[in-house]
Amino acid sequence: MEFDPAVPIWLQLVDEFKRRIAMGEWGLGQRINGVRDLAAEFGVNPNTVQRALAELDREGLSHSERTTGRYVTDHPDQVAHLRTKTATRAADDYVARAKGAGLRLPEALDLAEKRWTVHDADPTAPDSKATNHD
Amino acid sequence: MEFDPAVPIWLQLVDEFKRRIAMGEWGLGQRINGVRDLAAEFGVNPNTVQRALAELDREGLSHSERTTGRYVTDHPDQVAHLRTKTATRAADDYVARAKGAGLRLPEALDLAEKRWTVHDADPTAPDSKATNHD
Amino acid sequence: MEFDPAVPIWLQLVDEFKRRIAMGEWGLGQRINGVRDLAAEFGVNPNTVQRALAELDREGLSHSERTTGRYVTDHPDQVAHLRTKTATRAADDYVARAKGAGLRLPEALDLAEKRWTVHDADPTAPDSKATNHD
Amino acid sequence: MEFDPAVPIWLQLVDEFKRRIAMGEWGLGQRINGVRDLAAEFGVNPNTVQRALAELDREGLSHSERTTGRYVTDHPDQVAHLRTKTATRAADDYVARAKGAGLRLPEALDLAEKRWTVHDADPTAPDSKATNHD
DNA sequence: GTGGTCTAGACCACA
DNA sequence: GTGGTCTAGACCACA
Repeated sequence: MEFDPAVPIWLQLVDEFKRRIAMGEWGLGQRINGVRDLAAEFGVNPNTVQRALAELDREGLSHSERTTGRYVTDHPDQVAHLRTKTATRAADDYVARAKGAGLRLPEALDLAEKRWTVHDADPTAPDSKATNHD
Repeated sequence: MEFDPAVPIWLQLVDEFKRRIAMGEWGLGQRINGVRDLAAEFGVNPNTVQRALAELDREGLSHSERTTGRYVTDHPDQVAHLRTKTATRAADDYVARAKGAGLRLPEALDLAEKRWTVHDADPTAPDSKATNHD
Repeated sequence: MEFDPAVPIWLQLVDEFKRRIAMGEWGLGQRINGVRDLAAEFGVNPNTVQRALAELDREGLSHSERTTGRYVTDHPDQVAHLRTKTATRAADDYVARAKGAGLRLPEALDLAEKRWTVHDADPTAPDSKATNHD
Repeated sequence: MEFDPAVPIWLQLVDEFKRRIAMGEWGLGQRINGVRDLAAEFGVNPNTVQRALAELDREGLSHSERTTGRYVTDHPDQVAHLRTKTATRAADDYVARAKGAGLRLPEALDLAEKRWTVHDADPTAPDSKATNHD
């Protein structure tokens, strides 16, 4: 995974971890790899991972059993809530930015559909967060 | 205008200025208010405005005439390009995040439409950048 | 019994055992259930129970007879002392925190009385250790 | 200020900062000393102070203006809420512990009153957090 | 100057 | 082994 140098790594980790939970890659109640393992996986300092996981805990998406490890929440509602919240925020951002670019609703929906298929074809390319100018 | 404390102010100004150009609030070839005026309008340091305007210049959306002031570009293509670029990026972001939340295309389009009408009703509320937690 | 994940379990067990002795649930000279039984009752590791009981021994509130088991002290003074010490400490903590919140004595007493009746009605709810944020 | 080795320093800092806000030592809207200054004052690492202040921010009791410094909230309601919350929690803790020691309401109130005056005479002595045993 | 991030590394209690 | 804390110190953008 590549990090956007303009955004704190721990925040990007939070997003990535949430994505994994939302997608079920980290299942309900499942054990999360140790801080040191995750740090190795992402090539960052364990402290940075720790900070991201603390945020997950704080939002109720995980909890740590001090000696056995950390676990994804086993409340399906929490995960459902995460999905809705994430999607709604993304939609709100899109709406605001599309309107700011002068789009009307039909145009905005057409564009989203078009980019969806582009993303299907090549999911890696267009992560606009990384390139801020041009 | 409210600024998100987590994002550099000058960047938020760039976005706002681009929005004004895209929306035609700042028309083609029109003179842009002086740095001090804009600084007063936004309640920020003139240096910060200066930096944002320099970025605008750099992207060819404005140019500064040393004696008479700074003007919006008079090339309609520039503005058209700005709109497309902005909208496409917004759409790409939305697609990535919606997929990350487990949405399928029809759900993503439905949600965008729903939030569009919500935003029509109350354009101030849901700027997701501002409220980072919960 | 619920454990506060932020506090070592053995310490919470010590508090619980002391409470039982202070309340007379574990009577003077009475035999205490074996480590394995208690571990099962609380759903924790026997080592953890062992550590808590050792602390009880150390404070003279219990003593272990190698062959027959562990017994609550049969000195009424020990238990009386435990009660006083516990209550005084609790009061001192309350005083310090109430003053830190800007309360005066009458307000502090009123509040304690009010919360006492609330706790009478629902003894489970407000264990402030458990809910650390907000 | 002395730190209890059994409790994370950053948490004790949070409590101390909240106390200062609740007592008005740090007034509404007032600037808070820089992270480095506070670190020197408490003899801890700036990172530790930073962590405590981030928690204050998160609870809406302060906010940081990235370049000019950090300020106490200027909403009196926030501070009032802090006071109530702190006091109620303290009372709930006291009630639970007093009951656990076998006290009845009148005894609990008498004791609190007695310790209040003791604390008035010597506010430094009886911080029970520091001495966990005996 | 300010707040904020990140790392390397030591250290701790707990189980 | 686990999560968690703390430090020293470097570094960054912003204003």
